Amino acid sequence: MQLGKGVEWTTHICTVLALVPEGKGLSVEALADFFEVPSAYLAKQMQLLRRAGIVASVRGKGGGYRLGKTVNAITLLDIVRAIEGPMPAFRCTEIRQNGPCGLRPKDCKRPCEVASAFAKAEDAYREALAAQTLAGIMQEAAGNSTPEHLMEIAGWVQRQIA
Amino acid sequence: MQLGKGVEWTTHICTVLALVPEGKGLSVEALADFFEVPSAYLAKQMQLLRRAGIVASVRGKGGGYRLGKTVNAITLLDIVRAIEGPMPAFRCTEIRQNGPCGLRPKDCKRPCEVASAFAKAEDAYREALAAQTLAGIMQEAAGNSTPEHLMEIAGWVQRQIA
DNA sequence: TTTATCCAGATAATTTATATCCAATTAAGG
DNA sequence: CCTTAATTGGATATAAATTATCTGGATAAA
Repeated sequence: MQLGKGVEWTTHICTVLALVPEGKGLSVEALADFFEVPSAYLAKQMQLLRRAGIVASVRGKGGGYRLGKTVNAITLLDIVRAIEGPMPAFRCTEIRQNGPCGLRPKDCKRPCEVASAFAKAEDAYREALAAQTLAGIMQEAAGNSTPEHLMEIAGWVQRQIA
Repeated sequence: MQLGKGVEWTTHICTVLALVPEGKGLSVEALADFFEVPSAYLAKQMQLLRRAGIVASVRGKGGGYRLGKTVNAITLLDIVRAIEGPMPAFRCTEIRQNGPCGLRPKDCKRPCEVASAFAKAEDAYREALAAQTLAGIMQEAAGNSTPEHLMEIAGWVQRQIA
């Protein structure tokens, strides 16, 4: 049970895109360089973010990616769902209907109790993900960082969009 | 991000093993038949449960599996950890240390804020899993079932251990 | 010694990760 | 106005890792 690398990458990348001024964008190539990740795979993840509306893109020369919503409106749940899809982690195959003592479909109106129990836990997970915004994470990170480092990043962004 | 089939299978199987009387056991073959799942793969999952102490095994003719703890002492977290391993779903590769603005290791004493945020959500997930015992799930299931079906299962178990 | 069982390692299928290629789009320069 | 360069968009191929399945050996009772 693992989340793909894209979840880590794109979360960090959103914190950088948050620094991009209105009307500008950062290319996949630049973002891949910033974190030293393979640009081809990152490009695919960025498209997933775009389809979810988390980022917006501009094609052609001078184009690139920027955030599609405010940092307050982007949660970790948004990112995970965009990258990993909406599918729940626990897959119920209704094995209660199998075998010599299997239930008949008509007796299975209520959801399987095992599946329900796992669904409850996943609800708690999703709720905890939804409670954390990009804004909150960035604030936390800024508090633990030095002014020099923050300036360093801001400077890099400025150079990219020049 | 998915849980393996073994999680579903073994959770259901634990609810059956709970009906096995002291000193007796059910074979992997019997359990595989009961739920119509491949016995070879189930055998591997059962070994993971055994290593975690959730079930106990007896080898040789007449052997088999029984629960290794009481139904109150077995939680969904125990099962998930036994089958899926203790590894967290989010994998932090410390990409904050990469690239032109990467932090130096000495400036990374505090955990990465992105990783911490995901860890918080996973804590909520684990907590929710730990809150659900096999006893609770079985009680719920029994309440939604018919006396006939419960007797049917009890009868099947009796025949297997005879 | 035979039979039923668990156990451990090899194999196959699926998913995830990565790379490659080309079309569509936009900006800038001649 | 046309060409060129830089970019996203999308499909497809390849490699690595994970999950699922099988085969054969170890163990213990009858």
